[in-house]
Amino acid sequence: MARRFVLPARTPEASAASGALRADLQIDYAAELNPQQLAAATASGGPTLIVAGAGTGKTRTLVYRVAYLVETGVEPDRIALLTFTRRAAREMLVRASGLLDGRCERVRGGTFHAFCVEVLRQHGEAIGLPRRFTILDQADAADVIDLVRTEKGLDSRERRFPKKRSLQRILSSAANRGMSVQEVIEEEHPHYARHADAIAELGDAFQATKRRYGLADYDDLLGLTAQLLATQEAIRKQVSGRLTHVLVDEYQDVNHVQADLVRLLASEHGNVTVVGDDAQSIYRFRGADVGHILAFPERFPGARVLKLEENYRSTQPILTLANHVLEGAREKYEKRLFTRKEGGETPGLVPCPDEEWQSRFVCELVLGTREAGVPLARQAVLFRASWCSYALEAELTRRQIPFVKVGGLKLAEAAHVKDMVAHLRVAENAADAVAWNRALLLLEGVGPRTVRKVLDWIGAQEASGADAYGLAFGADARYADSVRALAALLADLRDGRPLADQVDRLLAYYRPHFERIYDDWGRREPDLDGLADLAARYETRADLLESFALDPVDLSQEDVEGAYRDEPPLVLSTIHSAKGLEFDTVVLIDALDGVLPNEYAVKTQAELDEERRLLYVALTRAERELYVSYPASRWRRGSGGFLTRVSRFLEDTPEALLERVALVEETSGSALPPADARGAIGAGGGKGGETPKRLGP
DNA sequence: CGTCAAACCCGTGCG
DNA sequence: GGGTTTGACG
Repeated sequence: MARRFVLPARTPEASAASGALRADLQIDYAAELNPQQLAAATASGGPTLIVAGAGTGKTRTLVYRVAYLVETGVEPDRIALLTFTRRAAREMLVRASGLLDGRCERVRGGTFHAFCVEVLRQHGEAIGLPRRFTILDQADAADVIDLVRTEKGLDSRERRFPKKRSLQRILSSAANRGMSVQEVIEEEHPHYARHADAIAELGDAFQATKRRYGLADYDDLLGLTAQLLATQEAIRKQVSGRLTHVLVDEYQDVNHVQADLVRLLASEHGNVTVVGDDAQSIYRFRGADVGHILAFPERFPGARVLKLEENYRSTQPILTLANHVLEGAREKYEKRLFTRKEGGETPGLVPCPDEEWQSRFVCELVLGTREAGVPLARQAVLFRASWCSYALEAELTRRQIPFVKVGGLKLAEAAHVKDMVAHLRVAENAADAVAWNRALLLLEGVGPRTVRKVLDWIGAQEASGADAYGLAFGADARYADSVRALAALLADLRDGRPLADQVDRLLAYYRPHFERIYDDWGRREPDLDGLADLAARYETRADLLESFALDPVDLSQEDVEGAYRDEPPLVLSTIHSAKGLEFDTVVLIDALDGVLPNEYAVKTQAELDEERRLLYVALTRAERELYVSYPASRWRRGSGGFLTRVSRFLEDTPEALLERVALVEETSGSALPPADARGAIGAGGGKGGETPKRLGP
């Protein structure tokens, strides 16, 4: 290749590492890794930051690092590998085991949240958290906030007081960023400024309520662990001292609390390796701060900074486009991605007259690519928001093209599943007021007022050490029977029968309520079976509940997979959920200004930069073929307008980097707008250019 | 107090 | 299209 690549100077560690590798190692690291990867995988102790561009073998390097540590004598269970998804952790440990041996399975790998739960179950009592605390998801947390708000009488007094969902966001944001509620409101929700003090007060009451009922939301899992380690010297020494190495994946997405946790966990040994790519930081909305990866060298003095720059995933045209998109954003760690892959098609930009055309285009492209030998599962359709794919899903279903959607509604978030789970939670933790609330409201004749009475009664029972499950309070004749039935159910759930039987018993109890409450219960029914199937995989109720909170299953997955077991399905995914994945062929749909960037994320430069990085992440998922499509107009819900412009991040892209592709309909043969479009796409194999793309009616 | 239906309001991403 | 709030009624 004529292109000139500038490789960074070799760091002392790199040459030292390659020169000093022990001869007795099973794995030939130098042969299997490039020099940059080798330096990263075999770096000695101390703080290390690996800046790894998209597709540069970041996971591979981390896997080899795990294997290297184990092979050079580090006890596997004294290595913590922290990730953001369970999938990532599992995948790495399985691969490391394949590389070396089963010892790698004993590495403590998991999400930050899962790791924290473990610590809290063991040591949480030191800060007043009961061993059997219940984990709240976002909606649960919002319910608790609502409960507190009602108690404080903040709802009726003021008209424009934020609703529970907004309150939950604000309080969560404050917790994750290590800011005060007032600061968060000032920065992100200035229109609530007058309520700032009331909201802060509500936040304190929220914390108190969670502690009183033995509840912990996602933020608490991290926050309480950090608090525990920061305030209980002996426990910090014990937890950190148990470890000799801490490895963190996707470090660009850590929030304030997680960065703190990493520091605390490494405090006793200082061996902390973090891997990340500041260009792929896309979780600002949940408190992630790219500043942590940028400030790593200052936060951990003496830190090594290593870079991975050779991309093994994509062809050069795809990388060129991705790099072009990124140029508009600030990027602190200079790195230039390059590939040795030769050739490759220029990515295509596909304007479609409307959404329906877009769906047809995607279906045809996918089928054509499959004809050319690329399995459906190696192809992906990506989008900014979950709702973007609704029309496409309908078309795929109509044509019986199997697909899975990643990153949509979770099974655990569906109202009817929450109903079921509430009963299990009550059985597990008598103090779980949110679950009681949900279970009791199902009963006919019971409303918020009655729930309040029952909760008070339960509180009194608990305080006096009496049985809280008997529900022997002065039950009104209107609902006495149903309360008795509930008490009977709870007694059965608690009598120690196998989990699967508990769920059967619960289903029998719930069914009449289910059919009464939801007029569309037929459509919801498969989810209950899904829950029963899931339950069959766990030993205990506690395991099921914990997994439910920490590893939410996608709602649609079960039935779709079952229906098309013969062929692994096409992947539909939000860009967020696609991070870390790669596909032969990628189509990004709905690349409209207003969708990407989202119209509500254009106010500040920081928001806009993140949207740009999101596009970058989407583009760099593709190995060989890449298309970006958008409908010429898309109805915008709510304020009644149309989105018509292509994403601002793409609009001035030179044709050489992103080639216009015209859709041509077979019957008429006439090109659709824009009239000046030059190319036409070829179906499979990406050889296209000559043959107009044919779309069946 | 509770229920039901109609009006209302949405910011999307996730453990 | 779904969850939440409101207002009329039992």
